[in-house]
Amino acid sequence: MNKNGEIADIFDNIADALEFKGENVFKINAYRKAARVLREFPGDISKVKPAEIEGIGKGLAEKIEEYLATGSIKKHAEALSDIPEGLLDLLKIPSLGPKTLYYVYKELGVKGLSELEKVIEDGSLAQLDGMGEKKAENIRRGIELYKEGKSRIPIGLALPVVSEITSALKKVTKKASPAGSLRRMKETVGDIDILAADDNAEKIIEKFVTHPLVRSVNARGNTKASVIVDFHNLQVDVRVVDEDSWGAALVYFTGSKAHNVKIRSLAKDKNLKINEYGVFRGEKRIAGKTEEEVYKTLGMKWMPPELREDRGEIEASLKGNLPQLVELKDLKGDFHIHSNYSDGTNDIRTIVLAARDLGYEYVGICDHSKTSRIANGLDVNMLKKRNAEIDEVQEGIPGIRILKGTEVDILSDGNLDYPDIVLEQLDFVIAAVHQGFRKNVTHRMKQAMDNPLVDVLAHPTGRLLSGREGYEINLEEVMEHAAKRNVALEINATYDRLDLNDVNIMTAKSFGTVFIIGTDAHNIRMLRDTELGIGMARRGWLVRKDILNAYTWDNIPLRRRRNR
DNA sequence: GCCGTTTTCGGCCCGACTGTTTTCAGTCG
Repeated sequence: MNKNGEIADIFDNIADALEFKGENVFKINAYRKAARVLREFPGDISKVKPAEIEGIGKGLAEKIEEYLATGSIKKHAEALSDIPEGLLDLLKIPSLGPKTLYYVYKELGVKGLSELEKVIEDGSLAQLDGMGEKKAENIRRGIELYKEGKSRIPIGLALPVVSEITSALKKVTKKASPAGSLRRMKETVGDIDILAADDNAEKIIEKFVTHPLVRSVNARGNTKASVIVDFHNLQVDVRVVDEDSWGAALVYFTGSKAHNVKIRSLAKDKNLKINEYGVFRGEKRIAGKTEEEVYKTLGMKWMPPELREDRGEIEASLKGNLPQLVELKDLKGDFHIHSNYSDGTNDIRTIVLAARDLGYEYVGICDHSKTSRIANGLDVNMLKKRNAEIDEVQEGIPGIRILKGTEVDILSDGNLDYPDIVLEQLDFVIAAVHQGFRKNVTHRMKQAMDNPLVDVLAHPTGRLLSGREGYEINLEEVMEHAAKRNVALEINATYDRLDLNDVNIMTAKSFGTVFIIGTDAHNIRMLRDTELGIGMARRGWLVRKDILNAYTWDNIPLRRRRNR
């Protein structure tokens, strides 16, 4: 893979060091911004001129080039030289910021976690000027959370919880909505933001902090409260504004931070001020009730939350060029569903009925091939038997077309797990790597795509959000080859995969590939994970025509049809 | 450290809550 992420990490690390030393905050922000831009850059940074990217100027471009040439950055070593190793990791502790960390380092000689715990235990931290018992206690609780590994969780896990809390709030107020990265459909979420609008903030805060899922209350003010819920130690914040501020607050709390910074700065150019209460000219509020109104004061159209990452959406909106993003209702079918013939839990009939209930025009049954023993992969005879059952079920169920498919293994030698004569009998073929993650994967995938019977490449990176790194692969080479061979890349919608993700999608689209959204469902409940796949697609700026299963069956430009 | 048709110097988004303070700094988002 490219070095974008490695350099981004170094820039963040330098930012931490500068922050610790109390350097100019704008310089620190410049490093942070560059780190973000690098992480989200849809391409290989070594193949472009970094200084031409917004947010990266002459100085940082030189550092990027230094890293690409030498594998390190002098400024990095320099920034860290007088800081004990590992000390900056403590910045991840909630309620412990750079000022306090520096303070305890200078005054008490704290150089690591154990020493920090010691000065809290023996009371010496609390005795410092400006500190006190409560601050010490907050940091102690922060350390607990830090140790529990409070980290971002996949959005698919957070959504049901958030929706339950939001529903509860809606019982006492008309307007309540998730905001933050969850509303933007980011693949993982950290803290959860929920916004509500009402004249009586107190009753909403009360409803919130007494919700059965709440384990502890971190903060509770007049318009804002913060709790930890009994689910992955998730922190949930609720903020209440009055109804006239609903739109402005929704924009503000949806973010992203980078998006907000840019629109506020645009507002400033127009002598306006934007905050969570509205858009102001002097003292006078000129907008704020709806999001549309807020954007309009800046000469922009409303934009979908999934785009709000400062990746060009503001410029596009100003020019009136926002894409018409694909929507959930555009999907006409799902290709990637496992039945109980392999490792799915439901039988074909149940799956087909569920798909028809979702309003699908077609549904693809897609079981594992024989080498995936652990997933009960089908040998050729079982595949025949399954296909016969599909025909039988089809006769009894009108109104939806059942497609015969397979998720065929790309074997370690690059061959497919079924011979062509078997693949030819199917309506579509999805090829996937399930073994040999470090073994020549780029070449094997390309070889698989050279077979004209392969329509789709499944979960192209192989990563899992729960921690698995994924294939050792040159992703861009694979994407380019997919575009050349007319093979669709999957946006796998399983909550732990989301593979491709938003940044990958943008890169792939730049090569000209098409996509399918596949749930990889192993039970009918998972059919609804299309919501997550659509979220990724929208974050990747995809429109309806980019996604094959947004076409009707008669018009779908599946590879085998285009090749005919 | 970045950026620019009001600027190549002097700006850089804005506010709530907490805990420690007699008016504010730190953290967070």
